[in-house]
Amino acid sequence: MGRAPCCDKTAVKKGPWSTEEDAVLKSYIEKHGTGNNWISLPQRIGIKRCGKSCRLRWLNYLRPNLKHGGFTDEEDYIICSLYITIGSRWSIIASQLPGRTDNDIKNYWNTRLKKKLLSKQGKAFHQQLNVKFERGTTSSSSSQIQMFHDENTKSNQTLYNQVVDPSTTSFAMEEQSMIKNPILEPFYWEPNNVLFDNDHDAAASSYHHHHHHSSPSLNSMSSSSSIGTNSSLQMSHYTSNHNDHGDQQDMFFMAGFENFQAELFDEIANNNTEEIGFHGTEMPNNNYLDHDISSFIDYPLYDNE
DNA sequence: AACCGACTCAACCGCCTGCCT
DNA sequence: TAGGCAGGCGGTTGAGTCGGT
Repeated sequence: MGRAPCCDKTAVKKGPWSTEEDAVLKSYIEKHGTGNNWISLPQRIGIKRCGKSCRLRWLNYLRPNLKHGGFTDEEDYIICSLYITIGSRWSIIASQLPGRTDNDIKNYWNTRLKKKLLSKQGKAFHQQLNVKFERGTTSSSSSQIQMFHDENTKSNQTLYNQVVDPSTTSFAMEEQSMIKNPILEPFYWEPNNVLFDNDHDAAASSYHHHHHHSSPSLNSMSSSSSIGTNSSLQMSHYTSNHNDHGDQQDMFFMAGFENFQAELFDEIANNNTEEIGFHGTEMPNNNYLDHDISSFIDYPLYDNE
């Protein structure tokens, strides 16, 4: 049983690419293209690599106009906004960031940006809420977080405004619209078909039928434990009474944002804070929920230091 | 200088989907 | 219509690097 491998794994080289291999692959593709067949490409150019490996090397490293590292605040902003909205669909997010690869963005999110957000949210959570919690079991933490959530809608709105309101950032209007249009439109223009059903499988299935050129993996998304991966599915709770596209867009984003934020808090409440960047902060490891905390107010997404 | 843990990121793995026959 | 194949994708891994002790 099991799936047949795409190539003879014993006959191909694995691991880091040499400069010679890079040169051969790059030069061939620049002259001849991929020939629409990655699997046979290694044979054609005489390197002992899996076709998929060639494809990845080209897409993530060799192709022209790629940027590596040094993500700007604007790029952070786009990544966060889209992640909140559509979850870990890295290829779609990458398509909004010229020169960036899905792999780069995924790595950046997992290693830095998520921690950055968690850290900020955690600090704000600690400093600015006035709901006094007794630290309970792990299972009760979520309901405590939910309590906090229910009582702080206004505060959520403040944070939401920071994310979606261009006037609060240096982000240009046209770039804002770049975020909103291509990705979100399907959800607005087909409201009767997409994500209006609380049955998540049906919603996901509907998404597949109508948007198969986007990411194919909403089903796997919904079973993932990653932060925010169910965000899009939350739309069903918010859009039913909104016919105006702008309202739907905002409510959709808001729903995703709230879900994202809830999961951030959940991580903060349940995880070892050492893991998420609270080193040296004022947050105690074991009893931080016992502190007086005021309402969750304005808190910048970025360090501009 | 040596050790060690944390971090980064290139690369791999395996699943899903669409296309072709 | 079913099955096989290749492309595309997201999750994960592990070697290399960095920074602290």
